[in-house]
Amino acid sequence: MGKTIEEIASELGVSVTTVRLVLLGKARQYRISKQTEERIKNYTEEHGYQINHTARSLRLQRTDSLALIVPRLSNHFFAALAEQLEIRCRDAGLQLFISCCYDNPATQLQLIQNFRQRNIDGLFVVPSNQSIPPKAAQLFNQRMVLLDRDFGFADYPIIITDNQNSSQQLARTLHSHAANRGIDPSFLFIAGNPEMPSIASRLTSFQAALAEVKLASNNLQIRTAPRNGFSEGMEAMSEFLRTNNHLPSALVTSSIPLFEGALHALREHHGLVPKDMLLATFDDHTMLDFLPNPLCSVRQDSTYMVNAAFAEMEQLIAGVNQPERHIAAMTLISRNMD
Amino acid sequence: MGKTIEEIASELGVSVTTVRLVLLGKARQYRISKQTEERIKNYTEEHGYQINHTARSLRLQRTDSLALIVPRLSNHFFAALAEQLEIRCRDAGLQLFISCCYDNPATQLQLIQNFRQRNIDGLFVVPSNQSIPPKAAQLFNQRMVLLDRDFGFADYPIIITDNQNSSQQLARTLHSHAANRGIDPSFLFIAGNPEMPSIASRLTSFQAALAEVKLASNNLQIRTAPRNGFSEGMEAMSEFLRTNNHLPSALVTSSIPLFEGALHALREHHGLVPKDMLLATFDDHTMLDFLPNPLCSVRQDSTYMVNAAFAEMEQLIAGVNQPERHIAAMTLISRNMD
DNA sequence: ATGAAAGCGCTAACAA
DNA sequence: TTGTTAGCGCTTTCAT
Repeated sequence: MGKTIEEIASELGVSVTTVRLVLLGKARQYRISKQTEERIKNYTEEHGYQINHTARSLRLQRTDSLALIVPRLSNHFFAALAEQLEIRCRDAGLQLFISCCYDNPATQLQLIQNFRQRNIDGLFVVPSNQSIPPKAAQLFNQRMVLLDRDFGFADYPIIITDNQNSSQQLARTLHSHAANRGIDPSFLFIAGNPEMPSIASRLTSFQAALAEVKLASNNLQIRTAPRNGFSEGMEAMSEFLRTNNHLPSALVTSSIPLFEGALHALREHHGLVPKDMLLATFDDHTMLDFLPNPLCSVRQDSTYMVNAAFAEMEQLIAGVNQPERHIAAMTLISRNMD
Repeated sequence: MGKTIEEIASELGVSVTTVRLVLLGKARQYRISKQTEERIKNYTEEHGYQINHTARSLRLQRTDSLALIVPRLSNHFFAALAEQLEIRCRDAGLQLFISCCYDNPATQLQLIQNFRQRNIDGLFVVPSNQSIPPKAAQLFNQRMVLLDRDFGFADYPIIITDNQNSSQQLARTLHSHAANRGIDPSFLFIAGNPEMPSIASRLTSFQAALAEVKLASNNLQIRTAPRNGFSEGMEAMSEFLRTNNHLPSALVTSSIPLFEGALHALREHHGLVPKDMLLATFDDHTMLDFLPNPLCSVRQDSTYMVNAAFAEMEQLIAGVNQPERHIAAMTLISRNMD
């Protein structure tokens, strides 16, 4: 297809160095004669030249590309994160490769090996369990940045969100909303996979905050699920409705897909979502606007995460190895709350 | 980092061919002695071996990787498409590289050149204008499959959705819903960038279907926007509210982000979304469940698209060049319609 | 049953 | 001011 430097050189009867120098715009610097420069420029303008990045990579032992592994792109938060990180990388002249592992550790490990074999310079990863980070770090010679889930490694750079604080704030907000209306509050908290540190943190902090305001513990019911998906939300809510006579005054979910599923089940079994039922979920989405209910959501700061993650990666690539831990603040968003 | 075949060979005092044969599991076939086979296997089990894909690619003139360029990943339809296509590629042993171009032709062209330089084997692309396909096809030696937008090229394989049919169906459904209730229907259609063939097709087919049922043309108001985004939806709706005294009985948008924006503006300027206002949008999303209104959405069949696109790519890679045009059916989804 | 060597296209060090 | 060459790690052909 495209001509190689060698081909151009031989066709013009000059050396590869000369062609290279012109192509790199260093003709002046190395005092290539105006005439040869012109000839080469004319040639490439006519025939085009596309550098062969594969050959370059092999020679330089560097591919100028990074990879990101997220659970799913159909989760809006991760899609937004991926989109922003890709832009950040592109602006720095790096290619970002994006892949989904569906929170399957085997798939994730396979992806990591694959990226390693393709000589990716560095890896951003949302680990699907605690065995992943050390393996990935070794394969990538420490050029790895962890995202979103803190399995307790201090040796690797990591960017997480402040689930603890925001969850406590959320609990207090919901509790006082009920109190202000003279309602005896009862909560249903549906949590996705509690083995994920982010989910566990959301759940335990929520419990702790309610304990602080002396909520009777039987006024908080908890359902956990193996995943943060739509069907798990449906299932959890259906189970609750089967085994309880009264609806909770407030519903809280640890992710949007769970929230969607829970409301879907509620509507199916119960005809509708009661207008005054207090709703809350982690993560935010424009479409939450569609609900008439009082509603609290917690927005993650993906921009902060992307910037911090990329900065850490730059450090690692530059050879600096001082892993830092970044905690992104979260924002409580209220809708129809008074 | 990882050992090379050469290193392994020299450390064990055998030739690269021998090592390779064992690594490829062809030891038997080429009658490598059990003993050498064992030694090599032991060695690689202990030290690990990761093939250098860059070197392999350079030698084979093939990277076993494909690329997909979509407008945005934060658009759920494209995120789902990307996710599914990635799985399809992975299952076939290919790596899929996913990138967003924000419907900016310059960005898209840059991405295409970048992928070309990285020797990607083939390209899936949602073209952002009519100048892209021929350029991309040339750079990728015809190994290109177009998605979602039909700019009228017959020479390239393309997978689109049946906007025409579904839009007509949608128009008839909305019209008869109003008729059944004895309402004199008035429509507001907000269309994103009508230079995109998919959008244009949705709009013109909708108009045509209403003309067929003899709707007075002043009962259909049309607003077009430069993009399919949230803010464009807001802007279009705000403008409508400023210049009209009455709300339309039905609102139709050509994409979900427009829909979100339009409802947001409606709520801001008008306090709420009237309960009986008939809503409709192209593309579907679980969260549309949240709305109490009668609502029609049109779901695209991303699975069909992915399968057709991948099959076409396989053909191209196999050297067959018989570009086909695939049209995916769409499904009308009704909520609260009676 | 195993080895040697060329070459993919590029970069960088050295030569002239 | 320009040219020559080694080598990145792999695959493949041809020799033993």
